[in-house]
Amino acid sequence: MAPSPTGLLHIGNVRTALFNWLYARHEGGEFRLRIENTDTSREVAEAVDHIQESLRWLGLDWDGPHTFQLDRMDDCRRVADELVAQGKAYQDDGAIRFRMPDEGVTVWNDIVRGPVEFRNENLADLVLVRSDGRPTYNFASPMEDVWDGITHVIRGEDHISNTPTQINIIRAIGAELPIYAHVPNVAGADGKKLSKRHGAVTVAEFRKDGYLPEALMNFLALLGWAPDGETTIMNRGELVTRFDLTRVSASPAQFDYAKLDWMNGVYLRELPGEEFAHRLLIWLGENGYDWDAELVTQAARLVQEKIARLAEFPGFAGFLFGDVEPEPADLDGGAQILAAADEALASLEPFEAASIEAALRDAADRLGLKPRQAFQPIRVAVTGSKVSPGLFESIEVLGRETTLNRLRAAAAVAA
RNA sequence: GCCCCCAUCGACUAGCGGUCCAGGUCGCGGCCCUUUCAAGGCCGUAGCACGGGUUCGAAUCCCGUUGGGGGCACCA
Repeated sequence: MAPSPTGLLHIGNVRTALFNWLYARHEGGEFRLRIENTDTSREVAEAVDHIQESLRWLGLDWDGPHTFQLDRMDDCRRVADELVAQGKAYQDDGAIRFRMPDEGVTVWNDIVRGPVEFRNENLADLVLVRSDGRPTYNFASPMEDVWDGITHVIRGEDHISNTPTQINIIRAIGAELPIYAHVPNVAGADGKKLSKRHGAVTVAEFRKDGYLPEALMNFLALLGWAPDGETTIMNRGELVTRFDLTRVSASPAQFDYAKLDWMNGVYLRELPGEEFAHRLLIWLGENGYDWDAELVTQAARLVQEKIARLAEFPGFAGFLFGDVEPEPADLDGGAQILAAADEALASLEPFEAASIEAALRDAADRLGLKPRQAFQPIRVAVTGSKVSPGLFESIEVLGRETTLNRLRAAAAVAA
């Protein structure tokens, strides 16, 4: 993986990185991280740390230390000088340009696209070294591939037109060519390049939105690849064992946020209860919520089946952690049932979901109310919302005192 | 403008010449379940871009058209 340190890690780059990682892990090879920082003017100070932090969170571990392209500046210059000496490159306004062949074709057998061919007459003489002495990306990149013994270059299709140029450089220095695989781009719902206006695009944003890295990996793996026509849910291990680069599609895929949400929900629900609570705690901590861990753990089990992203937790369970302000209109004139509920729960023992349910159903019966009519005002009174986790479990966790207070406060407004 | 790539339901895809009047998943619609919302179960909706070939036979192979995307920097 060879990101340039210009900002946060983009999800499209993550998809390409994932294919590299899956291929390397499947084949027992190495996955390398190279920071392509030859354009110092665009470099952002924090970017390298952000990129590594994001990769770690995603579980995309790389082999060996990460390298910086700029560290090979001197080596690149030396090669450029040799090429000039050999007549394969020439001085031009203080820069050094590579002399591309102007007849014939440059062809390579791309793993995902098959043979790709460019006429050499269409290849421009590439600037190898800028007039300020820094090598350019299209020179440094193939050189590093050679020096690092890169066997497979798996990158986005936006690099297709760079490939013939890079191949000619590698040939000129007499080194062996790597195998190339150009994977399709990831687009937004409009078919255009995935960007901010489509939704979350950086790893940091997906993390903040409460997606699980394993769900994100599963979803991304399916953008341009499928093991068969049936399987959609695959954990990391399954992805590694089943991944096959030759099955990667050549056509671009659109990023479907709705499907990601569904898949994240699947992963959330599959988590063991304690693990789900643990993930919630971590997410809450990362996002500035200082909520009681014990209460979060109790609340977790009430919402696990109901949310698709961790970020939905505060909206669903917030009533357990702070005061509520029910809309009087939502109480739906339920003064009677609220009073009845108050009475039914005031000295109920034990104060548990099952007994609470029995008591409230009994109260509803006596008022001749259908469950739906009776429980909705109580729900609004107690949780402050028309949508909530299971009412009886919620009341149990909330506790008698708070429940009764909210019931009374609401009864006063409803009347 | 030039170069390159791509083309199956709205989306992600399976399909690699007959087993496809095209299968799975998301979404969407309906029904069931139900204390709300979800989840779950069942049913349904919807597609091989178009035109020529090749072949006994094409979603699958070839050519063209159209459409979409990417690239044309002393950016990466």
